[in-house]
Amino acid sequence: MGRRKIEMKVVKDTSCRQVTFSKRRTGLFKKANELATLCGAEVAVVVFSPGGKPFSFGQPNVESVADRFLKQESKPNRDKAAIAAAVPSKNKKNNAAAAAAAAATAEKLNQQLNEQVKQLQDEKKRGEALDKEIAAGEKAAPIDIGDLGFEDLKKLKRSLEELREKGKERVGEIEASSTLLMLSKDFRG
Amino acid sequence: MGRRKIEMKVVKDTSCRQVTFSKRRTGLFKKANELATLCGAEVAVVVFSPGGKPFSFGQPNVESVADRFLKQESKPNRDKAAIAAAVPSKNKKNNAAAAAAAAATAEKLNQQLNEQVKQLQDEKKRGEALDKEIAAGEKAAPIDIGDLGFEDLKKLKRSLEELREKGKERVGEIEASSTLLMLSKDFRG
DNA sequence: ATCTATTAATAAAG
DNA sequence: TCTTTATTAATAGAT
Repeated sequence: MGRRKIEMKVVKDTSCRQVTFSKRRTGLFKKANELATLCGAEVAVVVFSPGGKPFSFGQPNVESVADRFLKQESKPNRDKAAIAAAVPSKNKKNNAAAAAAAAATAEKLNQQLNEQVKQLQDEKKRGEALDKEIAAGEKAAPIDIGDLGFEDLKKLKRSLEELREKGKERVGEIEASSTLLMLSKDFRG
Repeated sequence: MGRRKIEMKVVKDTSCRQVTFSKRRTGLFKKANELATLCGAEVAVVVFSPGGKPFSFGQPNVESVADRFLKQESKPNRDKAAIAAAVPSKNKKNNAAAAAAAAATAEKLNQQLNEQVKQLQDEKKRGEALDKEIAAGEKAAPIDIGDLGFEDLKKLKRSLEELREKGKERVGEIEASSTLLMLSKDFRG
């Protein structure tokens, strides 16, 4: 959205890159503020410039939002354990109370399964995006260290780090799906 | 930037607000990604919807950026110091031993990089294979447990377990690639 | 830092 | 929720 369309890759010229960083950081924080204002959402944005200088925006503040997010990261395993404990095994004699609990759990499981299926349906798109990044990585990948610039290495490194994270998320989702399905099998089976 | 200019205050209508939240969250993450890509910046964005659901974007990932910010770390300086210590500087008088060691290390790194590049070139194919399996999983994925037969569940469970294993392998490879590239970055940087 | 030609985001509607 | 479209908003390049 300027005089020209620009390629989505690292801006080579240092001066231009700094100008772009400054403009876009401002724009990003403005967008974050608008999202928080219009929707009553909590938002935290942290940016480190290429030079390593920190910038942040937070509504109501970075720390509270970051803490809330970081804390709930360990929650999924707890959920899995809770579900495993709640679902009656085929080998147990179920009394009336257990049956009631099972019915309630089935409903929860169903809802969660629906969510998991949605996430799975997003996998293909995400996978395609991943492939594009991989293709980009291949293109940038040098065979000889001697031919490699520092920027090239940083770029490749960043794309691999991103791949790693995406891959982890992906495995996490698949594991969650498997777990839920195994549980549902126990419940019905 | 729509059919009308909107006031910058909380959108009253719940339905509209949710739509706005969804669109602008997407836009915010896109902007964050562009900033990271164009400028080589590290970026983390965390958003909690009005309903309390968490969404996040991170380059390279939310946790590292958040931790770095919360600790006010200065990673680049640390890296530079470590690199400066490890790599023979032009300004230093390099003795023969140091030069030989550097050459040997360069050769090892070069070999490793070559292997990693090969593996990367295999990623795309493997990704496509995974996507196909995921697509198959989507097709088989049930929405309502009540509508599912036991055989269907077993089948789905098997395909998900298979996916999980494949996914784990993939993450392992990606992690190995990242590690080696980080090493190569340190060596040259 | 300011300007403006263009592109990009998105509000409203379907 | 997805798509389309009219409009506003962001910004790339220039000054």
